[in-house]
Order: sequence, then C-alpha cells, then structure tokens
Amino acid sequence: MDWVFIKDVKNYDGKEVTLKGWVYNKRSSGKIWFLIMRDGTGIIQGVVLKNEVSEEVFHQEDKLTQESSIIVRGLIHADKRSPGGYEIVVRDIEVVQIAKDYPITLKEHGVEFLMDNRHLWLRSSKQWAVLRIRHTVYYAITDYLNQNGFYRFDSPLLTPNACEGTTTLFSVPYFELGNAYLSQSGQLYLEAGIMSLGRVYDFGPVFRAEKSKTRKHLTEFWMMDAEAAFVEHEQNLKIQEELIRFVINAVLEKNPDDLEILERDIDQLKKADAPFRRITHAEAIAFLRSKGSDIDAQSDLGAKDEVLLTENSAVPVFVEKWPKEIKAFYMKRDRENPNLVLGADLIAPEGFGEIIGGSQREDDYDLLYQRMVAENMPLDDYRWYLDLRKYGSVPHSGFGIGLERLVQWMSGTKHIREVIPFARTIYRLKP
RNA sequence: UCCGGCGUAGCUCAAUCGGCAGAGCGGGUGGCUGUUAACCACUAGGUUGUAGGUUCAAGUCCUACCGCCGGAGCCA
Repeated sequence: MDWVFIKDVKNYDGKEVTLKGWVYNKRSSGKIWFLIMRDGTGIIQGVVLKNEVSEEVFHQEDKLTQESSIIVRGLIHADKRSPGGYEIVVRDIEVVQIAKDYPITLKEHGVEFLMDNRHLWLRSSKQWAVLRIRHTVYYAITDYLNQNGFYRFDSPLLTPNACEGTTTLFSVPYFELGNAYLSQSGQLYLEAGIMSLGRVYDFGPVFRAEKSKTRKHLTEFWMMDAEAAFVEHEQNLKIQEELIRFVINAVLEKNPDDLEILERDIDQLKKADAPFRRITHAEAIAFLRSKGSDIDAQSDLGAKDEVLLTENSAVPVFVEKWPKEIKAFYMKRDRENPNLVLGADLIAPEGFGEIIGGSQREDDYDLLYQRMVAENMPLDDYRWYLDLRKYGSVPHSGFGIGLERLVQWMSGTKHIREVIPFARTIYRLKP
C-alpha cells in the first residue's frame, strides 16, 4: 500500500493508501468517529466506522491524543462533508507514539505561552502556513536573482568591524585577535564580489544588538543583499521592483491555501503587483507636514510616517534622495544636489513598513575617503574597501531585503516573531 | 533605554465597594452513526508572580523586586 502525502490524496480517489503524520483533532459520535490528521503537507479528515474496522482499531479513539504520531491505512474518497473535499475511510491505525498532555489546544493562547512553546506552536495551522510562505519567498528571491545574472556570494558572518558603524553589534571573543563582531550586513563584501563576478548576492542571517522592541524587529534575521556593477540608481530601483513583483506572484501562485488559512486579503497583494510609486525624501517630508506632522527636514521616517505615506497606496513606495547626513557613508552623492544621496527605501503598503534599503554606492576614492574621515571611521580596517575604488572602480548599486519583513507583508502577519521559526528578540533566546 | 499595561487552575479568562477563589477549554469517566474549534452529563484540578506592609479580613489597597506584553527610538 503506497505511502502518500496528504497534499497528493486527490490523485488516489478510490484507492487504498498509507498516511503518516500526527493527530490534529478528533471528534467522536458513538459508532462513528472522525480523526483529523496532518502530515506536514496538508490536513485530512479520517472516518472510523464501528462496523467496518476491528474492535481494537475502533477503540484507538480512547487512546489517541492531540499530536500523537500515527500511521493510518484506508480508502481515499471524495466527500463534500469533509474539510478539503477528500477523506480517508480508515481501515487501520498504527500508533507510533502517544503524546501526553500536549499543551497547545485549538483554543486561544497568550503570546508568552505560545513563544515558550514555539517548538510545538510551529505545528499549528497558521504557523505552518506562514512557514510555507516563507519558503516560497526565500526561493522566489533566489530564483529571480539566479535568472538575472546574479551569483551567490557568501559574505562572512564574523567580521572585524561594523559595516555601517552606526548600529550596535554582538561581539564574540576571537582567539588572539581580540573581538570579532557578528555581521549586520554583507554589503561591503559584496562590493568586492562584483568586481569579480559582476552581480552577486548573499542571503543569510545577520545580527543587530539594538534593543529594539517592536513588532518589526528581531536581533537575528535573514537578509538578502544584492550588488551589481555598472548599475546606477535608476536601474537599481527597477531591479528591486521586478524582484518584489516576482515574489508577490510566486506567493499568489504557490500558496493560495496558506493565504486562505491566514485570512490574508489576496486582493491587496494582487493590487501591489503594479508599477511602484516613487517620491523623494523632500516630497515625503512636505507630504507629512501637510498631514499635520512636525517632522524635521533632516529626519529619518518613523513608523507612523511610513504608514501615512502608504495609507492610500496599493503599491509599495520608494522614498529616494535622502539628506546625506542621515544615511550611510557609502551612499553616492546626487550629482544634481550634493546634499543628497542616491539611496532609496522601499516601503510596503498596508502598514508593513520598510522592506528594502538600497543605494548607488560612492565609487570615487576621494569622496569616499573624505566621508570616512569625517565619520571617524577606522581607516585601517577599511583599507580593502577603499582599494575597490583604486583598482578599476565602477558605478555600482545594491540593496538589502529583510526576509522576515517581506514574509510579514506577504502573509499579513502582525508580528515579525511569527514569520521566523525561532525568533530572537531582546528578551527571548529560548527555545 | 524611555513611556504605558498585565501577572488568578495545564491554557484563556472572571471574581461588584476589601468580605466563601469561579467558568470555558484541555485531562478523566460515561453517552451519541456525518462531525466541522462537534455536542450532552458527571469528575479531578489553586502557595492568586516573589518578598514585605496596611487591615478584623487582601486576588483586590501600598512599597520593592521578578517576569512578560504593547509602543517609541534605531533599522531590514
């Protein structure tokens, strides 16, 4: 008898199969009982009839508890009364292990309890759906890049210094060399990579030791950094837009069931697959002031500002051309206005906030050097980075996507801790 | 780090003005042949976060501490 995955049972209508998985729920009614089981690929209802199975199998109902592991054999058939449209008429149930006192019920639970039991919470249907969407987003990003001439280039996670110098880094003892720091971005290394491979990306965990305490921050999160030689600001934005729209379409195509489990408004995602809006930072400030904000002209955008800027927009919004003072040292100056840099943040609609930060990079040795001196950066540690402007410097651009932010938006998840298997936040390191 | 809030059964919560600690879920026992977070009956389950204080009496009021949640800043 074939072992099949629940997602494939529709191909086995009228056939006997074996399913392997876990008890999700059960309902009994005297001489008939229903077994809801899941196997990682889907969920299906089993029907156990008293006069069609042995006494022993029928009385498994007494023993089976939520999340007990089981192997079920039976006949697949379509039935409208069954959730999912198919069910298995059970012939035999083999118990692998009986779960005792599984703590997470199908009722409501609090955040702290669920996070303490994250290792089990992952099995719940909404968490399962989010993880499947995360998988799609991850592979859609790399598919797009691989199809567009980007090579995967793995940046180091242990680094001698801050990438941007501003945020706090986690430090770890490093033999005789003092402290190493966990990377907060592989970008600078990617800039070396493009001089070899032309277009490169990395995709891995990065670390921020800031005591951020919001629904969009993690101390460990996954970032995809891409970098491309001879690509300037305009083309940089074009690549970003194509990539994000590629991801939207992948999720809509591959995860309709998951979006439904999450009660995600699919129309919102469909509407976002259209040309993105673009405004300059100065226009953003003017707009926010017209809405009653007293935001400073040299100010970064706060969470509320991001919401205001996108509240009437179905598509993501690029905010470009920022005052150089509030952006990183490596961003290239705007030829038309030396007080601005050619950077852009991409803000997702529906209040999900910034999902991409990118820029054209400064490729002029002297300008970069001056800027680094002005920021008191340890030049010795960045000699190699300056070298890139000495030996065949080219215009180039890049951007970084926060995977969890993007998954948050795609899945419509309110808090970022639910879109990564095991969230690391300021007050949580377990499980 | 700052501002605000919450800690009561395994879980989610209730407990009026300070006056006998309770319900649903989950567990256990029994019933039911098409259930959809099934339902019905019965049942076990408590150091009210910790330490002090006020009071005849504290889950409730006061102080400190601990834990957590939400938000801000910073960023992806």
